[in-house]
Amino acid sequence: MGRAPCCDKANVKRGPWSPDEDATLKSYIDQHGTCGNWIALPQKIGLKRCGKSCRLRWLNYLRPNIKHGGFSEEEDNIICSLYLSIGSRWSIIAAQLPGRTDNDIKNYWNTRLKKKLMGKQRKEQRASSIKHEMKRECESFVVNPHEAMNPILYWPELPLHDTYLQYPFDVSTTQDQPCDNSTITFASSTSMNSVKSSSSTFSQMPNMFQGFNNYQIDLGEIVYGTPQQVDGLESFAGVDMVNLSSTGSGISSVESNSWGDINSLVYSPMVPHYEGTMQGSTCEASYFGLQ
DNA sequence: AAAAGGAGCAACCGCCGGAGA
DNA sequence: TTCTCCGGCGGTTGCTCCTTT
Repeated sequence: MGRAPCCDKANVKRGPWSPDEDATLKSYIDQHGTCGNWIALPQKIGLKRCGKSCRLRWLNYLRPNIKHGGFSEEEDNIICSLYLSIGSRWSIIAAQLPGRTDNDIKNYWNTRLKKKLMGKQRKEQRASSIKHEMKRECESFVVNPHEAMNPILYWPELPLHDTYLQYPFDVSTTQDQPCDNSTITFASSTSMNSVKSSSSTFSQMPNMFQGFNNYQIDLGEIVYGTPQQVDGLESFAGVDMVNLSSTGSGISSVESNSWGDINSLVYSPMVPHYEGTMQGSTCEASYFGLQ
């Protein structure tokens, strides 16, 4: 038995909002607030709309100080960084971008940022395969057992070998030997020459960001073609995540992410810790080595 | 100039979790 | 403690506009 619908679907208007409806809703909320009950609100003000629809309209368009479009590079960076660290939790990401709504960010990611990253990634992939081809020609008679077992992986389209990130295995060895967190390397499209971790902050975070610090550098390259550090986790670290809503529907949506394996890349090993630490008031401090 | 295809975006849907009775 | 209701969330859909052929 399913849940009862929140409104009588036969008697509510659907589709785009008219200026009149907008005005009605806005003027009422300006004067009285939402009165804490979106479901009852449309009847109160004579709108033939679902309460949820009113809420969405208000939050995404009528609310004061909403920005639309014109995302800055800094905002791109924040979105990318947060997406890589927490997945598609748009409300949390939106909370870091004043004036932006989760819907806007979600659309922006799906229609532009994702393609931007993938486009860049494809380019890098092509360049990389040429490099690879040349290397293979040079080494045509030498078989590298490690490479045979651990193909170079490209982000985000190609499947990622779980062991790259889920365990602290040193991929620079030919066997799956556990290694020190600070020495794990991660091969992405632009980091064939991945560097070792130099960030003490990251190295103090067991499991959560294994290999991710290198990845951050790669993201900067992917987005802007320069080896800059993305303004990501450092600022993320400063965020008061404790006060953010974390009542999303869990990670399932992330797991079903349509473009692939970014989750196996960074999200899945991190989430259990992230989720768990969201409960405590000092979670982010301990994670980011701030205590 | 018209048609087809693609991109962008607003809105809807259904699920989940928290609050309160 | 259980149940119900509502708000919030993320995924998806479908419409509109733009670009390409």
